[in-house]
Amino acid sequence: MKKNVVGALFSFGETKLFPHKMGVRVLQAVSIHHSFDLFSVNLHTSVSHKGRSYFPPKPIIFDFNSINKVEDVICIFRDMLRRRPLPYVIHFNKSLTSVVKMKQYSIALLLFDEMRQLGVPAHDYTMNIAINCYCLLNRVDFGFSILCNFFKCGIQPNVTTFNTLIKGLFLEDRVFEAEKLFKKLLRERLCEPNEITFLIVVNGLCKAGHTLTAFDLVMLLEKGRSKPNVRVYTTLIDSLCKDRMVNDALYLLSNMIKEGTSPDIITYNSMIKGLCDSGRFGEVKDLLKEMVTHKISPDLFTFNTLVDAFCKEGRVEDAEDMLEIMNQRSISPNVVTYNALIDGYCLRGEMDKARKIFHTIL
DNA sequence: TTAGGGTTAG
Repeated sequence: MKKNVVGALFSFGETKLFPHKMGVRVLQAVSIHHSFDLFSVNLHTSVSHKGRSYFPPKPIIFDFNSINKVEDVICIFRDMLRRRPLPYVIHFNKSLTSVVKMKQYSIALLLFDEMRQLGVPAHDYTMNIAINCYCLLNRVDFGFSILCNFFKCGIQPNVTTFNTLIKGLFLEDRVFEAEKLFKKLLRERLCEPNEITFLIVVNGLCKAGHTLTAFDLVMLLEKGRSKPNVRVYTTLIDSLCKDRMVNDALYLLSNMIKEGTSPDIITYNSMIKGLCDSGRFGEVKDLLKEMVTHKISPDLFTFNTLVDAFCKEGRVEDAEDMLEIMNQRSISPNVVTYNALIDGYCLRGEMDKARKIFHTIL
């Protein structure tokens, strides 16, 4: 891919690159008191490389998954930035990912900014994380600005970069632009799309109400080299069901099996929901039997769907039976189960029973 | 497992 071509392609004018700086002063308030014992550091031994003594970065063995406070990650991150030589970029990426998992996207972007200012070399994974943060903040245009930075740094964007940007466009309801970028990706071979690309596009189209366009795409994929996976089929089946095209969803379910893709619990849950919403309880029963033959057990989602459907039909006794089966299978009801039951009793005017369930939750 | 992914109520 040529830099000038893509530069022209993704030019979004004079966009400010770091809008997250504005109004965010959280980091400055965070205490930087943090001890080194958080790290498990190996001995810092010198090695010889091309006749010169070289001190490799101290390996940091740190489990960011065990940290649940963003302030702690920030402290570790800043400590890493102070180290010389700098730790490997993988550790910075891991810390940024942990901040993203805490949904602190603006903070992740501020840390990304600090990395750049302190001279941590640019890295494709890091920039993809930053693009994703902008997308999740509904600022995909700033994500495209980062894309321009890829080229400035001489780094090639990869399929994740484009997947993230396409998802970002869909998140902002910019369906036409998302489709355009996807098509450009294919036409100009900017990168090889993968199964996540197809899922993002199918999901984006479905959520935007373009289920039939997504259907056509899946049919096209079936004929090509990249077969749709179970998630793609499930997304489409779910959307067809929500659009009341239950027969088409059933067709797709049988088609995916014919094509060699096995449905999973989420596929069945989506289909069961669709049948329930259409009052086709007989077929729900058939599907539950089919699940048994495929060795797939109903889960909390399945039972919640059934409980809700029975309650809406005024069949609260059947819903209570579901709770009994759940109990036998050691599946604990959750707030969704109880809400559906309370709703069911309220619909029948049985307020005492509804109140009784409400008090069992408290 | 260093980045991007599909389901239940209201």
